[in-house]
Amino acid sequence: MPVARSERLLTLLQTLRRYRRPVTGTVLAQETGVSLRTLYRDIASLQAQGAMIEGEAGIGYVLKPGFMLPPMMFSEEELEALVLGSRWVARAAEPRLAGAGADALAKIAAVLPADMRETIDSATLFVGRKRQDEDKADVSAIRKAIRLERVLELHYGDEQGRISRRRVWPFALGYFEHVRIIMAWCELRQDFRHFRTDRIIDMAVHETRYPRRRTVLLKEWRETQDVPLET
Amino acid sequence: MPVARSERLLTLLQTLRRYRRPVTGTVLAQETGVSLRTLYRDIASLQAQGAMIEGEAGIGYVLKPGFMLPPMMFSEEELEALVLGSRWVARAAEPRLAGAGADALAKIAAVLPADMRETIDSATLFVGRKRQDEDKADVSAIRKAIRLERVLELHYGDEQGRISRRRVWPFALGYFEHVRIIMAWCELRQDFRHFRTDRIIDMAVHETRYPRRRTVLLKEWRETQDVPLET
DNA sequence: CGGTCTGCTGACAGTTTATGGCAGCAGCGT
DNA sequence: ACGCTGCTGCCATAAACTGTCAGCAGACCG
Repeated sequence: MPVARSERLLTLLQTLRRYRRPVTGTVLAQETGVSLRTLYRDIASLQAQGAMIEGEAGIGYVLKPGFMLPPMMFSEEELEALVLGSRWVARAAEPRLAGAGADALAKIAAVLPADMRETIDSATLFVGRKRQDEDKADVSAIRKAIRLERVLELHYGDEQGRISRRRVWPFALGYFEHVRIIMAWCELRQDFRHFRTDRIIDMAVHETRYPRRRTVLLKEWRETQDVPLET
Repeated sequence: MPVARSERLLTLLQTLRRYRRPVTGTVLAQETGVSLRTLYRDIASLQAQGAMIEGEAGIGYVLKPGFMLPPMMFSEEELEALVLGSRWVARAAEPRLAGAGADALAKIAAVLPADMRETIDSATLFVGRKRQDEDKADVSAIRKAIRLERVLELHYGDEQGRISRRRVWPFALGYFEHVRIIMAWCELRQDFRHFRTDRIIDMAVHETRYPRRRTVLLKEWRETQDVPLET
């Protein structure tokens, strides 16, 4: 079985991703248990396969954030689900994530055989209406703040038009038909509050991490809901 | 570069999928330009990687419908888009496709490194409400009918509760928040009509292919719409 | 500028792996 | 029973991968 090599390449990718700083080839060679010369060849292989690895002389290697999926088998319906889902994201999510959805779809379509591409690129499946509301806030930054459990400072206008400024602890982001809603703990009210992204006037992500785990906040928030939501 | 082998395996998969009938190993060996012995080893490799290939003595090989994606690089946001999309499908689509969406998500999650899995398995992203309407019709069969351009016979109750029976040419399926809608040419009315899947009382897919291309029908239908929809 | 660290490529020998041919067994259909 | 086919083991050969050595180029520092 030729599993040794491809497995080593995946290990190399993971190792590379563990470091945030540039890593020298020598270190990578040691960690993957291979000679320096072979490591250079492995890097070249990964780059040839599309991995976004950058190497600079005198610095080392950096892997752009992302992930390489190993070869995977999808059934026809799973493929349809991925395609339909990506199409929905491309329509309903904020522009940046929508673009990512379209890109992912294009990548998948590019490797599909022609007869199977017909299944997906025609409008056999399509989702309803296009998103219309514009976000003033950077939803990507919000997602990142949630992931890193950062305090968010919001300049927010509620449904009555009252404008407030508050610090919140965001722990989840809900995608609805037309709006995206941040679930957060509000420092001002000392309670859970939700905020529509399109009503955010201005915002800032703080460097400080909020003092609780977002998964715990989510769990507690769920218990306050009448209708339980599933993951 | 060790690209020869994996490329050959992908070629083998495509070749195998071209045939609908069982194919003998000898034929596959010739088409991939490899000895019979090696072909058996290649088949074993593919099966080890999860390909659903079935071989029977005296018959040949059959590939169950599906597709194997080669190794692919996704950016962090593309991954989020795939995850969010699959999650939406798992909620909003009909049970069968929803299950496929959940399966696809699980497959992707299974190969993600732990730190990246945190990005997706928590509820950082989630979609609004769960689908509630029940379809009496088999939506999978409808999608298949569209793909194969088959005549569909519908027993349908409209919004006024009037029940009709008609033959239609389905060419697209729209996924909206709560309902799925079939776009079709109605033989009875000699015009385009749309049908909510949850109002279908009974249906049958005919063996006969309808006389026009579904892409053409879709194009013509688009021109009749006030608000143009994109692909 | 020179020195050092690093990425990168070429060449070559040793090792590993893949391949092809051969033989044999088992299951399916006639 | 017979032919066809999938499947596995064995082994010699062919292909590849790997490590060592060498050299060149770019980045950073003093």
